[in-house]
Amino acid sequence: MGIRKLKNTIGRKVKYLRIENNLTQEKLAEKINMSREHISCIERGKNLASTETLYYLAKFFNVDIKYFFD
Amino acid sequence: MGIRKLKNTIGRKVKYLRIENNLTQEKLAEKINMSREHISCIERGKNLASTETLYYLAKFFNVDIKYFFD
DNA sequence: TATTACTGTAATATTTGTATTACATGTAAC
DNA sequence: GTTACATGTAATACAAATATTACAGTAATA
Repeated sequence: MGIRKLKNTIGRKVKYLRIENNLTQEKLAEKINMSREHISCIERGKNLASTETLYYLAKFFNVDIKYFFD
Repeated sequence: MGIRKLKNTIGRKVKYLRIENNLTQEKLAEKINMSREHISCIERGKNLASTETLYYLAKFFNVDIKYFFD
C-alpha cells in the first residue's frame, strides 16, 4: 500500500469511528486536543495523521492501532 | 503513555528488530529508504518515527504495527 | 599503531503535520 | 427563505519529521 492509499484508509477509519460514536469533527477535535480543520483533512485523505495523533485516536476510541492500517 | 515514553518504546523496538535481523543502521536505512542518522535518532528516542515510517518498518520486519506501541 | 566498521551528534535545509483564521458550502428545521 | 449546525477549504504560520553533510567516538582487528 502506498502513502496515498494509507491516507485514505486511515481517513475512512477515523470518520467511521467518529460517526459511530456520534461525534462531530469539532467535538472529536476537543476530545483529543486538535483542530477540526485537521481532522477534516485526515478524514478526506488530504493529510496523514501522525504517529502521535493515531496513538491518541486509538486510545480515545479504545481500538487497536492496527485498526487504522487494515 | 506520554510522547516521551512513546518515543523510547518505539526506539527500543526498532533497535531490537534491527539487531535481531543482523542489520546495521546503514543497511536498514537503505532498505526502507531513509537516512542512517534519522534511524539513530529514532532508536535513541530523540525523534518519533512518523506513521509512514512505522508502516514501512512493520512491513519490512513483518511485524504488526501494534508491536511498536506495546 | 593504524585502519576499518558502526554509531553518535550537531548544523542546516526541506517537507509535512498541525493550528489559526476566515469564508464558503451543504443540510435540515423552522 | 432564513437560521443554525456541520463540514469543506484556502492562506498563513509554526513545529516536528527527515535528509544531507560533516565530524567525533568507540570497538575490533590486522
